[in-house]
Amino acid sequence: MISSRADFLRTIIDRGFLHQCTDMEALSERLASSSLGPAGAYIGFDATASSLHVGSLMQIMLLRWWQRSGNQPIVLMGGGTTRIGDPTGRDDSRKLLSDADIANNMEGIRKVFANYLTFGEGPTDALMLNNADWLDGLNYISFLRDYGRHFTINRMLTFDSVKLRLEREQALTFLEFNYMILQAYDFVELWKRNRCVLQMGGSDQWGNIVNGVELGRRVHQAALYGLTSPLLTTSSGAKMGKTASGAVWLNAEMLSPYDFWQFWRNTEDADVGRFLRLYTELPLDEIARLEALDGAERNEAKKILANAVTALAHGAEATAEAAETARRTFEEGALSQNLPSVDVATQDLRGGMALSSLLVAAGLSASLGEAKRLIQQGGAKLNDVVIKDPAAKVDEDALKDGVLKLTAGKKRHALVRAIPETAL
RNA sequence: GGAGGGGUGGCCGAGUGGUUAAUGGCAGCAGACUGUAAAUCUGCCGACGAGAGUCUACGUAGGUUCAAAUCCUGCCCCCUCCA
Repeated sequence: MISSRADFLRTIIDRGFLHQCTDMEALSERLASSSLGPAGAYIGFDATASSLHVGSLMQIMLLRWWQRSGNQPIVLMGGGTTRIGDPTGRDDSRKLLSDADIANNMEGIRKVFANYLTFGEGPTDALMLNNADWLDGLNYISFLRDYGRHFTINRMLTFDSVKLRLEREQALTFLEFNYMILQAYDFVELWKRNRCVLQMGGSDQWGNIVNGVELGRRVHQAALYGLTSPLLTTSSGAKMGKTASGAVWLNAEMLSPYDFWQFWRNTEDADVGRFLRLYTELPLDEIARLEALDGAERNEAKKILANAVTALAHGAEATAEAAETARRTFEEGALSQNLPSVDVATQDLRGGMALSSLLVAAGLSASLGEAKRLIQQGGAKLNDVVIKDPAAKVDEDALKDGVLKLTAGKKRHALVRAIPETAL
């Protein structure tokens, strides 16, 4: 368990968060210094969607460990920089978002962080800032004179984000070219305002981060540090956080706690240990024990992983519910009232409703054709009984206590509730 | 401003008048095997329709033709070279 600020580095190294650091020793000393007090560290998040997904979870956990070690985490919303668009790792310019979209997205992201960090006024309470607060009001000429002169085009051209674009002969607009300067400026601004000395981020942010560190030193002789986490993929090479059905979102409005729990429960064997270290706060010796489990026993480790990660994102209650729903559904084959459900008018069932339509209504198939295919291939179940007739009808006899269960494939389940017409 | 190349299904990428809802790969879905894992094998993979079939689709708008993703024209967008 973390006991002091200096333990932060040890912890994140042991748990696999560290990829690169600008100056480990100096940072370590700064953290160990008792006279300097808590330090600030920030990670920037662009407001390109109304929630964050699992891809950002490593960053969020970094801030959480930072706070737990007695330091102050700063979440920097890119209200200003989102209006530019980070060219890092992209071949094309990002679509420009409207100010209203950005504001709306920031609101959603704010909710996510409330689950992971403690916000407030105290010295180690988390802050959420918006770089639009200082970027929007910048005076072009004075900014160029004060900061622009510290950047050489020669050097900027050597950064991957720029170099790769140019090498591939893809256009890079002047607008995007400025992104790294503004991100560097953010860091300096946060240092001035909030004694922030560390910027963290994914390894693709290394160039942007180093720029900030250097700018701070040149302009203010500030001792700033940068630290990046490795780019994470699953063992089969897939990018973290994206699945067939889309991104694995961190807020419940965009992905139910049950589906979130299922995502972690379905982790590949080879990833379990790594994920436990990164996405949960279980002690390392406990993780080592779980990781050693073989064969089917490893499923126990996956459940523990799912429970721990879901508890952080959605709370203990939602987690218990999701776990119980999964247990009843998968281990007992029983009907659980907490599966994702859709309402259908009892009226409509009375005359018999096509099974294929129900599958579509329940979100288990994208179209009627797909639903029929599913049925023909033997992948559709009604109340746990395989139905192979694509023209099958379902009527009220299928209801048990007003509910029937649909299954697509082995893992996707949904409930259909019959609701009397009058109640709709 | 001039010359040339290009825009095809979620992505990559063939096709250059009919047998083309459009080869192939990736992704995805289902089945088998399993442990709600991975790997492998098999099948599926535009929408609607019980089906025959109908509709929509190859940047966009028109045209030629019995018939167009394929030919012609205008327009939009991207790239390369020249000035």
